[in-house]
Amino acid sequence: MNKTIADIAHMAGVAKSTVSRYLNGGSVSVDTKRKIEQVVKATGYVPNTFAQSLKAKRANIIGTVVPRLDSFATSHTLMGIDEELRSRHYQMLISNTSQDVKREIEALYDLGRQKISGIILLAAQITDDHLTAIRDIRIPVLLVGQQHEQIHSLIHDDYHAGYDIGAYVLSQGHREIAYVGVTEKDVAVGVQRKEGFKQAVRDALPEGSHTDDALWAAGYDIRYYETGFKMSDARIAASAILDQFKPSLMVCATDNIALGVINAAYSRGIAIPSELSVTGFGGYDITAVIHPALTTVQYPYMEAGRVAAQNIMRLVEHKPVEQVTVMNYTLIERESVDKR
Amino acid sequence: MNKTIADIAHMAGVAKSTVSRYLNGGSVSVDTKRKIEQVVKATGYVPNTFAQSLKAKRANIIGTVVPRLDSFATSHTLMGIDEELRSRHYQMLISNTSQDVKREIEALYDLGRQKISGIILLAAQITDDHLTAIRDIRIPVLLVGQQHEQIHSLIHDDYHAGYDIGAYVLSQGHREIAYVGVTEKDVAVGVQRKEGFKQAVRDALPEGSHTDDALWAAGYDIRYYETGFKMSDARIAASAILDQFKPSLMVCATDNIALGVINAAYSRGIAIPSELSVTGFGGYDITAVIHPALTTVQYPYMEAGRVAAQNIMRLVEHKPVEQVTVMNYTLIERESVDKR
DNA sequence: CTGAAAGCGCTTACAG
DNA sequence: CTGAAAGCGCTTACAG
Repeated sequence: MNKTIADIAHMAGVAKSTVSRYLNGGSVSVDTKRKIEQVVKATGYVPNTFAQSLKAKRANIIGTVVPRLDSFATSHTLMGIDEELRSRHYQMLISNTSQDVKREIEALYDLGRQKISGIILLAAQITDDHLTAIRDIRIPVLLVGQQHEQIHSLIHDDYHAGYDIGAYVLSQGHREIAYVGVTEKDVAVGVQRKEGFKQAVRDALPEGSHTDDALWAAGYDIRYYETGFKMSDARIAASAILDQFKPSLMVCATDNIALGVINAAYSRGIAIPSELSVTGFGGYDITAVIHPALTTVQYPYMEAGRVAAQNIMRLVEHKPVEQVTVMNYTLIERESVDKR
Repeated sequence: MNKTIADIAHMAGVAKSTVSRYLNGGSVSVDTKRKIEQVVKATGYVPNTFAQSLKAKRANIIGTVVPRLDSFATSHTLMGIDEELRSRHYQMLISNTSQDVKREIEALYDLGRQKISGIILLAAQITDDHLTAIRDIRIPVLLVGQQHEQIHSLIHDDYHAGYDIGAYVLSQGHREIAYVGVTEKDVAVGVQRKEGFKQAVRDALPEGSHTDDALWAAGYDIRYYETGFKMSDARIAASAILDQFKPSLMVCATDNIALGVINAAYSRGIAIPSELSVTGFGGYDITAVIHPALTTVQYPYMEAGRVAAQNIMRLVEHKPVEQVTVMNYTLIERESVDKR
């Protein structure tokens, strides 16, 4: 049913190679150009992409491997990638792994055999299996959201964001603080944000007084907890924390966790921010609309996606790319933190 | 660098066709099977998908065209589609159009030339251009979220959901109601939900008393408004409404609109639900976590995605599919509606 | 069970 | 500028 280049050539009375040249902007006389143009328009001919890719050995496609689709961070990063890729006539292929590490590895191999040009990987952690897969498939890979010495990476500045949040809440007079974090397996979210925060605490004290005892003597009571990424997990965790500790503020490692904490507080009749202040990380849309609006760190996910796309394109074209690109962030002071 | 089937054949001392047969489960003697198996394993050979697809004329890919990525409805529908497709060894290709109708048409043609097996289209409205494109590309298309006589469709039961919301809020004693809807160009969200609601109002009155005057005489004051899909638009619209009308309840055509309304109410110091009740449509995760939790209609987006995938597969296989599949919904009574 | 050959629809040197 | 031919890496009748 569908016309092939041979049909077009025949109908226009020229050779296939001439049609191909016309299609790809090679030199063709005005006359033949016109003839072919007519036939192409009349038949609505479009080249078969498989045949094209079979010749090219590589398709104009960038694959993305994402742990989930229903996340503000992921969807906005994808939108940025898509936008940038589209402007370069590349396509974005999304492979969702539902937070299953095995499927991440599979996805890598899967994309590998599809001869795509490059891969953008949004992963929470990099295992040896990831490294092996990346080596095996011989396709440029850019890691987004995490940093790894062996892979080109693009990250948000989690450490300094954590530091700024810490410095800010301390400046507001908070001394009894629960830090609600996540697993340290996720270095960006679980380690960097927390370490930045800790450093801010240290810097708030005179040198040499960083021991637990010294902190305590200075009136600080800062405790660290761990929960999952889901709001429901955070709600339960927050409730458990509040059973044993009455902090004036909870620093949450993600906006989702903050949302869970706020919900737990409401359920217990704890007013925010007057009785309990809360902060997040992320800058999800919803955090601006809830009441009270959440004080948080806003990451430029969409912009990160654009830059990621630019970087992977450079990698594909064998142009130099910085080993690690660091994005900016913005501390957004809203209503969820009270002065003490 | 990458091995081809010819390499494998050569290394195993057999013909290409035999290797192909081995790969595709054709009849091969145990002996040759073992030989080929060894070589394949040793070389890590994987067939070139382009060459395969070039022969097959069609790839095991289902394309999806979505208006946006950062929406609960879209992402959950996609997750359902992906899950189902994966179990059938099909791949999902996502084309995001950023709510640009022109790009929807382009995406259709784009997917058409990629020889994918089928397309799942999430569109707010179907224009003649859509119809033309769908006819031109000669690939099965399933419409999700909207209904169209000329296209196989899968919809949520917006009309009855609207009816149930209407019946429910009336049963709670509300008589002064602002219905905050969206453009009627979006038939599912803009028309069906509203019409269902209107019918519930009619059914609450004795027959024959459906005129505006009769409504008024019976103590009802129901006004209809229109806004956009974004929370920020809804917030502004809600504020404007509240300037001129003090309803006891606002029925919002989507959860996002409800979120905007709630935000506007807070800004004006209006307590929810005691001073103003609110309802939504959708059942987004966040509506359960905010305070007060939102009374809304929950649509099974993920399940809808799964069914959509099943239907498009049947279409691809030329099996019969109902012209329109209707999904269920659940009215979730939470805290945002007060009794009057 | 196995192999040689043709063909899927393109593109790309190579001649002319 | 234009065409004939080879080749990209598979699969699939067709013989044997």
